[in-house]
Amino acid sequence: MTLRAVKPQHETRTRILDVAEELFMQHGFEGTSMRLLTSRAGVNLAAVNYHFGSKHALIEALFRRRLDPMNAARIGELDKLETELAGRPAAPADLIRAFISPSMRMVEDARAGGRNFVRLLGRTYTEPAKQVRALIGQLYAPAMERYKAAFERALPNMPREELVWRIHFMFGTLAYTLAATDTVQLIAGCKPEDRHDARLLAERLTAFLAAGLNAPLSSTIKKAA
Amino acid sequence: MTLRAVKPQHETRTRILDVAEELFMQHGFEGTSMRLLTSRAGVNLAAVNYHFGSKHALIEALFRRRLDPMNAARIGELDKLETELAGRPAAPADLIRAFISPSMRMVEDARAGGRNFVRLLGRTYTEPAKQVRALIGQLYAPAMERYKAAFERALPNMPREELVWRIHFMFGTLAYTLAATDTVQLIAGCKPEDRHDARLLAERLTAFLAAGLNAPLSSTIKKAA
DNA sequence: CTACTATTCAAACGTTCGTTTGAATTATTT
DNA sequence: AAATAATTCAAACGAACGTTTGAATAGTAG
Repeated sequence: MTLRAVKPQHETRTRILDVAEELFMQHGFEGTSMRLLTSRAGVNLAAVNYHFGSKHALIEALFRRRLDPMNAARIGELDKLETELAGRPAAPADLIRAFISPSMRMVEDARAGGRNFVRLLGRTYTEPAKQVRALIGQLYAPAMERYKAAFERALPNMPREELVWRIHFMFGTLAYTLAATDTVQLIAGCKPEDRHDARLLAERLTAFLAAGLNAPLSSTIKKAA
Repeated sequence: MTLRAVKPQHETRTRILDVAEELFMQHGFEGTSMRLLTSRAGVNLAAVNYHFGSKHALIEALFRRRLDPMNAARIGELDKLETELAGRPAAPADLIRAFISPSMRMVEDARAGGRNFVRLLGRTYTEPAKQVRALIGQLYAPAMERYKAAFERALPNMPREELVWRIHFMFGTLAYTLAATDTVQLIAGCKPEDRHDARLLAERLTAFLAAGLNAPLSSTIKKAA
């Protein structure tokens, strides 16, 4: 029985998507050629255009494949939390944990190429190409709305504008942390086993972000409000 | 007197660098062609290779032009602060302010193209191309070392490893905030005048980051230490 | 003015890009 | 087994890429 014999129906699509995640993460969208991509995936050069239509459509399919379930999981975590609380307001730290846990689960799943995608996603937040950023924003919107409302209920005394900024800071830290886990080495050599312990990283992040969210308002900001 | 008559000696170099900052920020390094760049700058296609040698050398010159003085200013702010304190430990918030103030001054300086560079810099932290990341890391290293030591003195009771991570989070938030100030609109429509008030943004950031740095250690992390 | 250097210019270099094509092959259906 | 649809393949397409070239121009020094 050859490898080919057990090849599932749409393995070509899947192989392209998996390799694309890895290469786009390593070299960026424009830095990854179709020739490199298809040869790494072991498929014909024309396969991407046949199965997806174009390079940009491949990028779109790549994000949809992971982001749709990831954001559904985020909303699911929030539903679970709110059911448990039965009307009581959530603690900010619990909201943060609920939000980042799907990412962390994806990072931990070494079998699938989830880690590649999570790092790619972090990079794409600051992607220059507007089409890609717009797609991400659109795919994120439903989960974003739910969490924004939840944070507003959790922190009822914080001025709305300040809260918006703090949520923005929070997403920034999350995106950067996932995208650039290797950059931490620039600050200090740190044990690689720690770097890859997603649960410990999630705890560090949650502690940092929850404190930031709850920070006292500076006098300058109070005056501006 | 034509415009050309008052053209300084090396205006071509400067014009190329200024336009490159803007276009690289908008379209990325690979997404910006030499033909677009030189035509926008009003110089000949061959000018970049004549004055800089290659596209990559232009990128390097671009970062050196801004990063060297910016990091010198960062170290200067730290020197000033430590002189004032005369041996007493600094407050984390003051260290944060000292670190981000040169960025903010650059953002506020609308005359020069500093804002373009600051946003480009934020993007480049997560730039796939390793050569560029390595250059940034190298140019940052001296200021980074000084600030890391200062934070260690300011927070003597925090485990080193936890502190390294929190500094990492801090740089992430800073980079993302500078790179993606428009992304905050995805969370909530916010007044553009606010978005561009660098001083208010700096205060918001400082409050958020100082609280995050000082966050209590979670029980999970204490056990790991 | 002359000789020399520095810069600008239009044109072309070879390479690589994303995409298309039409035939060959494989899979599915009748 | 024949017919039809789906997929793969090698080859080529035109366009755009970064870079190079050698002549033309501008600026400077003797």
